[in-house]
Amino acid sequence: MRPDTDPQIRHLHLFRDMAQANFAELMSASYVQAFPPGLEMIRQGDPADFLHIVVQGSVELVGQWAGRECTMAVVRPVSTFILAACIRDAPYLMTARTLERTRIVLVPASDLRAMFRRDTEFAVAVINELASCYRSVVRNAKSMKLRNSRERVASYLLRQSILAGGVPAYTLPVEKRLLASYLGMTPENLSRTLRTLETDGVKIDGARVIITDRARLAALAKPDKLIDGPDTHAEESGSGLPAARS
Amino acid sequence: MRPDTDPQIRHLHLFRDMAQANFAELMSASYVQAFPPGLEMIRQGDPADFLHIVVQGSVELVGQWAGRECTMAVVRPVSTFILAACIRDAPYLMTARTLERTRIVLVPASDLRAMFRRDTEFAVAVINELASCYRSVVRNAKSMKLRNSRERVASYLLRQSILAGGVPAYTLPVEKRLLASYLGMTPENLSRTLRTLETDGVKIDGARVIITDRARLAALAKPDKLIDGPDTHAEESGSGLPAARS
DNA sequence: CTCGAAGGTTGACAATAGTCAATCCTGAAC
DNA sequence: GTTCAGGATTGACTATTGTCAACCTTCGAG
Repeated sequence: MRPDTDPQIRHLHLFRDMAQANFAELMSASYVQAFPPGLEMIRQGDPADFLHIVVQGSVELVGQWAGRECTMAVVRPVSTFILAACIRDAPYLMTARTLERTRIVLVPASDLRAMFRRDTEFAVAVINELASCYRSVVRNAKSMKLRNSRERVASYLLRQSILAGGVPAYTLPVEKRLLASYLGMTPENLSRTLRTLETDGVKIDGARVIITDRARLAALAKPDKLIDGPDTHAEESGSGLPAARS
Repeated sequence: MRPDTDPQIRHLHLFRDMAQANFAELMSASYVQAFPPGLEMIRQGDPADFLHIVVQGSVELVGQWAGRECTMAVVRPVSTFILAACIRDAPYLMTARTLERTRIVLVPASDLRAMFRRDTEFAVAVINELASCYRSVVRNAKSMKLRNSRERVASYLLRQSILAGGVPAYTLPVEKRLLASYLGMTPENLSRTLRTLETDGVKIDGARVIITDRARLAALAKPDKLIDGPDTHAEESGSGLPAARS
């Protein structure tokens, strides 16, 4: 594969501790592929033949059932996705669709599975990665079950502010309809909820979020470390939405 | 620890492939503890010092937030729980509460973390276990986001029948209020939903479930392999509700 | 056998969330 | 600039789900 992406990939928690020779071997078995926007690169139910690493662009992971669908996560560079399916040699549980022009490094799942038997540091890294991903989804499930949509929106807005460095204003990193789907609600409901939240410490102007009364918003969002994080090295494993920038 | 529980534990996917000496070492560092019914043995947020293995009784894993709580899983013998927290050396994300008198084997998390660096087969087993757990939670999250409560109940009833061997009648393995919480709804709503489902192929008599028209129920539940399984060796990792028996 | 506690059920009502349709941006192509 | 397409918003309405209170079972303790 093209070596120019190697350094970024090498720095991922998943790969940084393994022997250089082993990393090089994995990379030499891999290849890069570019996809146009809006393309379904993976369909849920397909066999998991490759670990995917986003090196450019962004990918939406969606769950589908009975003609409905919901966004489970958005993956931004540089991070991996669908590691678990590769390891289990099982069908993908989610469909992956590019949001923009995207470059992906594809690592054959079989090489991956062989490698963690040979390289202990890699095995440990995989263990840590999976444990993080697991915890991340559990947090998500808790948020979905314990909070109503208004509380989820408030939590999201507050958390994005914190992720962006505690700034009082930032721009939403994804389209609202995608955010709505991620939060488990309809775009219409999100739109209305954002409006009503203006009495609770946030001002919304298009994609711009301005936190006018952090304490008031927090009283509603009730941020909780065990749901909203922070969790170490979870951000590079494609189990949430990308962070905002102020 | 008491050796009489060793054989059952040894047969778990997590432990069956490791070297006998290493298994013995882990067990010798562990100890058994018995808990009365209704006891909170773990509180969410506590540091994860021990991998827990249920050898007798049953344990409910619940998520809590803002005074609310929901059941995430029920763990029955013989299976492990909170592996991920132990590995990450991070706080538990869920509270664990005994449903009945329960015996637990406690394996020190530090020994666990040391062991998978020494025993490759154990490391591989941990990887597989975590990947399975991860996929299990993703399935759950999909069910919660894509289905309404009526569909979740129908899916649950149908799946239990399949897990019990495709039988037309079985007994619910848990109390209805617990089931309601697991399915993300109130007991009242579950009660009403069960009643209305009688026009769709299931008869409910107390804790007894009789499937009168499987096709009709399936048309509503729309069972999906990517949500409802089956998934290999997921049942022993405490990421769902126990299976029913006819 | 009686009693009492706890789970389960039911009814009435309120809150929450989804649907459908119309309209309003907004930004990219021409 | 103009046009057009797609996202976002709004209104009106419906469906779903939760809340509160009352009541009914069931089952075990005494």
